[in-house]
Parts: sequence; C-alpha cells; structure tokens
Amino acid sequence: MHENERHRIILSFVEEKPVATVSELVALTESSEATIRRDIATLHMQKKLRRVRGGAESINPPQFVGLAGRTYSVNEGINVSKKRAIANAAVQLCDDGDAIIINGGTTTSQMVHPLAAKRMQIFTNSFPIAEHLLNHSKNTIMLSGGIIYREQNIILSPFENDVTRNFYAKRMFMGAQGICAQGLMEADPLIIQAEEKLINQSEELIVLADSSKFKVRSSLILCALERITKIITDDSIRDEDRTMLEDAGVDLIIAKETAQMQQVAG
Amino acid sequence: MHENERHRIILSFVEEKPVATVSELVALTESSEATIRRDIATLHMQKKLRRVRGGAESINPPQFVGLAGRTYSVNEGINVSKKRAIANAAVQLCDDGDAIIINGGTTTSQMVHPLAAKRMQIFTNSFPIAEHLLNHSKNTIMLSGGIIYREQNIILSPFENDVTRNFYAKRMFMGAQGICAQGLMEADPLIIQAEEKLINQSEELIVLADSSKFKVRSSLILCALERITKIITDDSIRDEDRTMLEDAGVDLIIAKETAQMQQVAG
DNA sequence: ATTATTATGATCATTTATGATTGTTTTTGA
DNA sequence: TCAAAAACAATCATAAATGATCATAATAAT
Repeated sequence: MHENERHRIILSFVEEKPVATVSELVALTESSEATIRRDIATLHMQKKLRRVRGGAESINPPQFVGLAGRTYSVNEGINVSKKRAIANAAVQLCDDGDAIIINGGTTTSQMVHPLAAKRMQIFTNSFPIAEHLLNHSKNTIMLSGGIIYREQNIILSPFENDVTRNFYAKRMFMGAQGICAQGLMEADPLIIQAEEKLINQSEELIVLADSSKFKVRSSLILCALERITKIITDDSIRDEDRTMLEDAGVDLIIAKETAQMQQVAG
Repeated sequence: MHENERHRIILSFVEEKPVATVSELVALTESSEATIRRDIATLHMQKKLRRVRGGAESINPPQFVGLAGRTYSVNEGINVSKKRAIANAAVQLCDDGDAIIINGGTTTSQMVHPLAAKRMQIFTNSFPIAEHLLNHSKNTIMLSGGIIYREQNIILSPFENDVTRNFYAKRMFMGAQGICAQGLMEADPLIIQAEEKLINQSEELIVLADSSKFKVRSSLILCALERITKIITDDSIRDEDRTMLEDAGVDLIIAKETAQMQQVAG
C-alpha cells in the first residue's frame, strides 16, 4: 500500500473517533506499528492531525464555546460597540408579545442582551442565541431543527421537512457580510442556505450591518436590496451608500452609540 | 481508555456538579483513584478545572443551569448512581460512528458523560443534552425543531413538518415514567407527544429504567412492551417483572453499579 | 542489470501511563 | 481534644508505547 493511500485511510479514520489507536490503524492498513508511527508523525507535522500517546486524534472541529466563542472571535472584536448600538436599535423596533425571527450572526447575537428584558416569541436558527435567551430571559424560544454546525454556529437542515416553514413573523432580523448594489452578500454557502430558508418567512426583512459592511463584496448573493425593508447601521455610512439604499427603497436607520437613534426617510 | 477520553468525561461531569468527587469519577471512567488524581492535577495545570480536596470543581461561574438545572432537580436526586450505571451500560452498546437517537429525560441525560468520549451522530429532542454534548464532546449533534418547553426540557413541534421524519437510527434510547404489562407509561401529554414523534425512527428501541419504574403506573400509555427491544435496569428488579419482560420478548440488561457508585449512593 | 534511494519491518532499549501499596495529612464527629 | 475515616502524596512494579537502530524490500535512476 502506498504512503498516500495510508495517509488518507488514517485521516478518514481519525475523524470518526475521539482517538484512533496505533493498533487500530495497523489492523486497518495491514502495515507495521513503525510505519503507522512514522505516518502519524508526518501528518502531525503537516498539522493534518494531532499526535497523542497511543495514537492520533482529529485536529478539528473547534470546540463550540457559545456566543463569545473562539470561532466567532475573529469577527467579534470588530466594531463591537457599533454592533451593540445597532442591535439595541433593532430590539427597540420590537414590542412584548411580538413574534420575530433572528438569523444567527455576530451582529444579531448582540440582540440577546436587550432581549433579556422582553417577553416575546423568538424563532432562531442559532444555537447560542437560543441557549442564551433560554437561560437569561423569559421569552418563548422556537428553534429550527437539523444539524448543528459548530463553525457557523447555526442549525441547518438539508431536508425540506423543516418547522421553519411553519413559522411566520412580522419581522426578521439578519446580518450580512456585505451590502452593495447587487444586494446582500455572504461568503459561506452554509450560511446562505440557512438564510434562504428563513428569508420568506417574514413580512419585514430588517438587516443589521455596521457601516464597514458596505465596503465588502463576497462571492454569493443572498437577495436583492429591494427585498429589504430596513437596514440598521451606524453614522459612518457614506453618502453614496445612503443614496444606493434610497434608490432601492430601503428604510435606513442610523443607530447612535449614545443610545439615541435617528431615522432617515428612504 | 485513553487519557484524552477520560479528560473529556471528567470535564463533562465537572460542569454539572458543585464538586465532582474522585470516587464518582473513578466509577464513571472505570480507572483507579491514582489515575483520576493525576488527571485532575493535569487539568488543573491546564486551568480546565479547579482542583479541590475530594475532587474537582468547574472553573466557570458556579451558577450553572444545565442538565442538573432547576426543573430537573426534583427527580435528579433519586437513584442517581443507578441511573448513572444504567446510562453507562447504554453507552456501552454504542460504537464510534454509530447514529443514535436520544429522547430527553433524567435517566437518558446521564448518558452525556460517557458520550463525551465518543464520536457519534446523535439526534435528540432535548435542548440540555444537545447543549452539553455540543460543549463537551466532538459528537455530531442533530436537533429536532420546534418550541422549547422549559419545564420538560424538550423541543417539540406541533407541526407535521419536522426533520425528525428525516432521521433514522439503529438505536433509540428513551426513559419512561412507568413500565407494566400494558406497556410504557408517561404522565405528561407533552412528553408522550415528543416520544411518539421519535418512536418509529429507529430499528431498536432501548428503554432505560431503574427498577423503581416497574412499580409506577401513569395515565398515558406510550407503547406496548412488544415494541421494546431492550430494557436496561438495575439488579433490584423483581422476578415477576423479569418474567413479564421475558413473556413480551424484551431483552433485559442488568447494569451493575461499581463499588464506588454504591458508595456515592449512600 | 546495477546502484542509489527510499520505504518498510523487526528488534531492543528507553520512556511513559497506570494501578497497587504504604505512610502521611486533613477532615469529621464524638 | 482526640480518634477514626477519608483524602492524599510518594513510591514502586508492570505493562504499554515509543524511539533508535539496523536489516530488508521496494522503487527509481543510470
């Protein structure tokens, strides 16, 4: 058996177990312990797996660590105070008794804190949002079903059978990776899929996006600007972007970090 | 058992309790006290937990509302060591790579600790089970969608659209409030509803029930004894109940408590 | 075909993980 | 306060895992 062939077998096996032992891999590849150890050492150097005494373990997936988790940490730090102001403005659009949909994301996650004081019906596909609201609020929580993707922190079903179809709310809140004339943009196909499942389940589509998002373009278009009811952003938005939104008929809400907010007609 | 697996089990268990004792962890991992103390020392160095006399405690804020949370506290104290032994026996029926279904309940919840060392596909309708496994294991977690009922700690959809229909596993594990000749019994209609949704989604139906359950009768029949593949219980089961199960063609597994577990029970 | 190079397997000394034993320290409760 | 029990640390023996070395087999280059 060729080295590469063994490596592939080893890597696929390692994914299936908490820790794959040397003897298991010996049996699987019908080679000697020495060979397996050399393979493991090589793959360890290549960071394809982690060598541990007794065998090897998978290097991924990263542990899921909730709202302030590591997988989000890259984005978490950016513009937190602006995101918080935007999230606050979003929650101010809601009243007790309302039913809303919240799509998972770093900006929408900030909504959980002001939502803790509310008494609403909240449907979400974000496990950490549900977790937080369940433990820290009295809201009624409804969750989409499916596989929990740890990286993206969303619950997504590959099937058509999905309670998502049974929920309809006046307002849906979502984030975005980028906004331009083409529409809302995302980079991760999984997130696109999750958002597409939800996007027609509400009357108003409210997008939470700090002003930096207007510079970002990604590879995947989620929906046209015209579909959006409101965009909540911060006061650093450029005039040209403001005009772009006006042309598309999108309401623009500027969230002030001073907790005051100002509405501009669109 | 590998060091890493023990560490996961230990960390998983420590989160649930004010203080996890050495003997509890010995029982849970089936290793010696010396090993557990070394593990605790290691994890203490890594700041994954805090070492205290008698065992270890979580490093996180002490106020935790997870599996041992408020709504469970009534039942939690009853027969914990037996439930733990039964849950252990249940997990021993599983191999890495398997897909299983776990129905929420106090007994099935005990499965999370041994499951922390596995690598499986786990479908559940219990939010706390999903929460715990997501945070403390590398298993793939799949969740049913719907409304989260805080009292019963289950996710339940009143609709037919439900990803539950898309999942099928070799084994499903569930608890019960009572077992008698009429079949499995429950008292709460919501729980009946949740269990009925799942009951046909697996080949084998494995019931976890400590021996006290054979004395309980409730108002609602969930399913006939004949539908059950195996029942895991403890050695206090009466002969007449044993015969009843034999007549219905149900396999009986007696989960033995280890010496340490019995100590804990006292 | 021959040689050089590399991959593999076997052997053995070394290191590491584990469990049992023993003696010491700390806690508990009378 | 003191005695018993529990928890702990230290040590050692054993078994497993590993690393180093060398011999052999496979492969490539000339």
